[in-house]
Amino acid sequence: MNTDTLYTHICSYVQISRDEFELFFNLFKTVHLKKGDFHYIAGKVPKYWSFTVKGCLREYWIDTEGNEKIFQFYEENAWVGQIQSMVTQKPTDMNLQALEDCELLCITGDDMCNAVKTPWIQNFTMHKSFSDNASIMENSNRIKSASPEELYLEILKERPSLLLRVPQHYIANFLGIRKETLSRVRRRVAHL
Amino acid sequence: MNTDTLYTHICSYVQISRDEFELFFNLFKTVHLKKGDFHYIAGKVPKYWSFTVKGCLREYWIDTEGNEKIFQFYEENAWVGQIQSMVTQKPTDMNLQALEDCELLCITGDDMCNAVKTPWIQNFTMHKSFSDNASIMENSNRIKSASPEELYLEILKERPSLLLRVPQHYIANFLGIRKETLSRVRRRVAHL
DNA sequence: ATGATTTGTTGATCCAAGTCAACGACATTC
DNA sequence: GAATGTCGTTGACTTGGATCAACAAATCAT
Repeated sequence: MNTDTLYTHICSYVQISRDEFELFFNLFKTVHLKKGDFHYIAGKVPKYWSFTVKGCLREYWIDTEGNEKIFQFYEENAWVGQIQSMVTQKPTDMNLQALEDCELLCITGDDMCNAVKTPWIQNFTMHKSFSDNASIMENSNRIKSASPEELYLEILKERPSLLLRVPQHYIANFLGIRKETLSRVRRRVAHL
Repeated sequence: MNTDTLYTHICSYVQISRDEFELFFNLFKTVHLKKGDFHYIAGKVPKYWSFTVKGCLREYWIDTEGNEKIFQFYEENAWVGQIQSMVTQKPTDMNLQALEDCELLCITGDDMCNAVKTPWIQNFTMHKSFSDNASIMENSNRIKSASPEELYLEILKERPSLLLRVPQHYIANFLGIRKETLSRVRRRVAHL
């Protein structure tokens, strides 16, 4: 596995030397998931905080009526994990499932809790958390205000790769619309 | 102003002594807002990160069609501010407006950036950011899945005080429904 | 290959919420 | 206290997306 990707990724948040990075990197282990496997499930505290090296995953929860609701998709170079749950030791209500065979770099909750004592790691974590925050907010806003067609055009523009690798009914679920509706929206959009 | 509230609030995230707190507290200044005043507006970088001592505020953005969309209400003991915007110096797209006369404790972006060099403050900020994250996620999930009636019952249960101090059409806006719909939902719920 | 399962499309119908409009109850201002 | 503005309610009508159902196409398992 090429460590450059993760190093570059972290450097986009904080300036660190290769040596500092290596110390942190040594805490990670590689985990392989088969398509359909779960990395964590609702009702438990996730073991790891993980960086997606290869593959695609969906994170979803089950609503009060028992329906799956997809919260997010993750592709290469995305971090996955329920930090809040790991820190507080309260079970998460999210499930993370591989949509393809995946390769993840994983660090345990305990190791991470120790690692954040290192100033640059705490700094990285904090800044990453700020930016996650901002993007969840944006996403939440978008979904609140947009029509199905706007949502589809948005995802088509922002995350075109998703549409190529994720089954359409999952996309529809993520956008909060029915698969039939997405199908019709796609037809309409294609005819423009 | 009684400093106990803020001290207690911070202690719910990190254990610190009164003296450590006082050092941090000295960086804050009190700001009074009149009903209708803006604390920050879209297109600029907010000056402050602020703790609500007294009053109620709404945070909203303007969507592509020019409609106000309320993202959140803040009451006593809530933190308000666009940290990500202050850290990156990119303008926010949120507006924060006082719905009543308000009293806020404010710290400037610069002072905050310095303050996070203090370990406990960085730690506090990080943990707070984690928990914000979790609650934004939860809120986003709820709105994505619930019917108007469920949304209303939820807010009635979780934040009853809001319904007493915030005009109903703002509540409707926040829930992503029309004021007429909220009015009908309320009547229906009341008749049960 | 063959049958089973998953995935995506299309049509018909229904309904919850949006839209438009009118009105009454208050508050605020001059 | 008349005038103006804000706020909430109600009614009539419209509509976008959900729902139900059938089917076609692609994928998977054995």
